[in-house]
Amino acid sequence: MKIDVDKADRVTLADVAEAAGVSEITVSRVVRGMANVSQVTVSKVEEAIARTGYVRNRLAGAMAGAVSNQIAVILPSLSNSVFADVLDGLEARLQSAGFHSVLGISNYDSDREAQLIESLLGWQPAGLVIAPTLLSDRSLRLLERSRLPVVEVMDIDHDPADMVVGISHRQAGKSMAYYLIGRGYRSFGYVGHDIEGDHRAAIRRDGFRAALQENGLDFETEARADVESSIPLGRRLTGQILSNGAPRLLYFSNDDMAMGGLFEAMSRGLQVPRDLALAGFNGLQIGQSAPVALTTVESHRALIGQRAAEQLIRRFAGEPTERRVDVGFTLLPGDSA
Amino acid sequence: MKIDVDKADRVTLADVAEAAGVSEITVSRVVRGMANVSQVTVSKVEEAIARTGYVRNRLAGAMAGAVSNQIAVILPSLSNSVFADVLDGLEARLQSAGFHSVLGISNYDSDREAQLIESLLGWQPAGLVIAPTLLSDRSLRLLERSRLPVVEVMDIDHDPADMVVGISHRQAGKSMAYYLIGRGYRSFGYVGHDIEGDHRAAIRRDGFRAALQENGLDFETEARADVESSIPLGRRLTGQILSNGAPRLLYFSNDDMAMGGLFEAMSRGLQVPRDLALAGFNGLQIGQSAPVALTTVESHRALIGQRAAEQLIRRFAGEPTERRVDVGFTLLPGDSA
DNA sequence: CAGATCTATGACAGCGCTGTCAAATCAGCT
DNA sequence: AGCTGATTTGACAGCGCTGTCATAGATCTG
Repeated sequence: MKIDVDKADRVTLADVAEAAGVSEITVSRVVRGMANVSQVTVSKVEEAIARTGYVRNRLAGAMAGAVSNQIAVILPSLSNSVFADVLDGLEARLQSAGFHSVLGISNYDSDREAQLIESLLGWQPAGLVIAPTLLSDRSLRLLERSRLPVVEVMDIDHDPADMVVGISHRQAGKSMAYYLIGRGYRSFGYVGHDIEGDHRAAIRRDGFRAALQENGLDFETEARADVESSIPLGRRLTGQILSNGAPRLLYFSNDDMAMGGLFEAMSRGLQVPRDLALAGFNGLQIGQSAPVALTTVESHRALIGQRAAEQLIRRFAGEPTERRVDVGFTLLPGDSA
Repeated sequence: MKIDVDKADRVTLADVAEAAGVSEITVSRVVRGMANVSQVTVSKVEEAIARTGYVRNRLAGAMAGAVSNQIAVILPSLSNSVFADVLDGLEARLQSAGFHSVLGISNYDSDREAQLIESLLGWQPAGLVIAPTLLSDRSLRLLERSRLPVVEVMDIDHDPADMVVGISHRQAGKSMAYYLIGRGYRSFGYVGHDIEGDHRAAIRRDGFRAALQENGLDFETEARADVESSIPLGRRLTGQILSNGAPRLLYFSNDDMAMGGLFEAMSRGLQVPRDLALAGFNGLQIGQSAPVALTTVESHRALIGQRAAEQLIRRFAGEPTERRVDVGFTLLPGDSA
């Protein structure tokens, strides 16, 4: 695997320096926009840069002791729009501060996650953002040793290694249950996806259930499958439940699953929420635009990304950071329950 | 902005070498898994690595002339799941070959795109993948100079700088029109989003229209807004059109927009496709799981990402690559038209 | 106008690694 | 034993840049 970029004609600082009749370090200063260079020199150098077609080599820059502007980002998946949203928010904020993200996707696999951490750490990033699947001890030790600012994102129901930004999924589950109980529902079922990989879904379910139990209630039925969440899966499992006398309300592991439920109900000609009530989690656009707006919890994913970026940026600037940032969730009443 | 990782205790090759009683270069060989090291030495070194907690510094490695395993990826947006899908496919394939992607999001802004190219090029990536908004001359020159393998993704209706992977959006538009005309439809309307930024949507529309005109037809109505596509937007614009006597069929700029249309129709109690027929583009899961499955064109986005990755990997291996890879699209008949 | 204070520029070393080439070791064979 | 060729190991330079410290002018102060 040889990548020959023919270094022969690669333009370096030295080339620019010669072209401009100044020293390398001066060119370096201009490139980095430092203040202590005279206007005359700046324009000379800029002209030389344009003429030679110089492109800054950040590799060398980072090596020589300056700071890397790369942020390692590790997510479990991208096909799930939830993480794409987080990444979107993160990128927006990082980019405006001059950072780039280096991406790793773990596929909900904690070994792969550990590998990725080590591999990405090798690029000496300035910080790391991770939506952890399950941080292994080895990973934690690596992170600690690296002394890097680390932001865990998504759920704040645990004690972070460094910083954490997200919401309490347990509270999100509980809040939804309280809301629904308040609306008079007493008969509940759960429809979920792979709870091993997606422990946050498990936490929501636990929270929801805890609230039910506080009121002497519990799930009457559960339908689950050990695969990633999806609309078709939600549809299939809902169909399954409906075949054996459904409870009054179905709590779904997330909005994708709930949309599947909604579609299945519609297909069967059921009136939602009269014949069957549904509740989800995430506040996806699709759910809010549906003919029957989904009762759900908005999880402000892009905001989580932004806040995570801000924590890092603050840390870099030497400003104080918070160990735990709760961006909060919003219950969206909708019309489905 | 000072990031002090306290270099004092950073473990380097030299440290490991000393701990193992061998030379640096030998450790380097072990780390890179090269063949010409004896088994005995390998285990000595591996033990020393474990003991010291050494983490490979790829920055230095890449600098010293070895290859970078970073691939620069530039996309217009991530909130649009289409690009998240492409990235997902790309990452999967890249990761398995030991590469990482460094991400840049252009927000459909061609200046930002140019900036990103330059900035990412600074990391001396091994290759670049871009879903171009509009490659400026300056960007093209930069890419050319860099001698980097470049894969443009999404639409193959233009001549690429190096390689291109995707589908013909013009053909996709045409095919849908032919199909619908074949089904007997004669009255068409178009519902679209920002066509400046998303030129691929524009190409599909042109293709569709060209096919109509071949048959002496044209759009009777158009509703457009200069913002990013979304389900609510599709809903709003469809509502607008329906208020002034709608055509028989609405062609949407993509599935998000079409889902909005479907929802609006449902909310108004219209029967789809009897009262109003709809067609979209992308083959999103949501459309295929809807109570009325969307008539659309599957664009195989993850596959585009994979193929793009493969082109790069082939190029790195010195194997021949194709200038233009057409992954093809699939018309999904659905039930909405 | 001597001395103090800035401002603008440069020389030099070194970041941690790998490519290149050379040397040492070992096995196989006559 | 003596030679050949393969295998294993190492010395050294240098990738392109920036931190540090030094220096030369320019500007100011009493």
